[in-house]
Amino acid sequence: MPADADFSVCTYNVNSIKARLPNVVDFLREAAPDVVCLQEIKCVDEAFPRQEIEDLGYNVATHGQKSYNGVALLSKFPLEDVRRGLAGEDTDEQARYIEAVVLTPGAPWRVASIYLPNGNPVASEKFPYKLRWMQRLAAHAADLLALEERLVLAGDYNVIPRDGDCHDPAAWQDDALFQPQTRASYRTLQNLGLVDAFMAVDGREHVYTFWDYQAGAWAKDHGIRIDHFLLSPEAADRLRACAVARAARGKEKASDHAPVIARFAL
DNA sequence: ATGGTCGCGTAGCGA
Repeated sequence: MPADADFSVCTYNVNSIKARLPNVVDFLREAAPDVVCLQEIKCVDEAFPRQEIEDLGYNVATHGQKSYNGVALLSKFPLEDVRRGLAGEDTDEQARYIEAVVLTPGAPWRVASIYLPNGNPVASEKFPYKLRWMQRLAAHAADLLALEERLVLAGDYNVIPRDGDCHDPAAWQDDALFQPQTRASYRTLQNLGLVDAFMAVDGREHVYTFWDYQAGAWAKDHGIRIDHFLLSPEAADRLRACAVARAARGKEKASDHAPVIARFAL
């Protein structure tokens, strides 16, 4: 293995894998990330286009459900110890978390694909569910950090961390993604020792990962940054870059999210 | 502009 060998992890909310398969195949051919964390596959495991993805050289692990949510991991390296779902709420049937160990030629990397609840409207039961889910994620993350592994928690967090992570803060004031409790919960994750990859190597304001389909948001670059990587210190020490693959959002039949790619030294 | 646009599944919800 060369001394400067690269390991790339991508997070991509595809908003239905069935509707997005041509776009996803094109992206995988062009960007060829080593690991991809998918969110909102919106299908059961049996309906996932496994063969088409495997034909591109990926191993596939899915945690799907009918019509909504659903997450998956794609990896050019073998996957082991696949875990589905988060502990802490036995009645929760929403498929929003999958984790596995990626067996690279170097040390193993533990990678999770996360689809954190949206939480809107704030006055509904959906918002406390979001906050409880964030607490459950924090509890699990604390357990994982104790392993002192190279850990990447990647996904659609549905959190706008700073005012500068959206075009118009006033427009998001009443939104669950922008609430002080939501942001505080995201900071709590970081305070465990997790590092936000984008903030570690870039940190510019007005770099977005999601643009609504409505009202010409993409054309006007009225977006929000809600797709994040949280890294253990062991992973953060190896981080080289974190960038939004904006071109994918400009294509025909695009998802409303762009992929985000983090690059590490292996 | 209390709309606008997608994807689910085929009415109306979720985002």
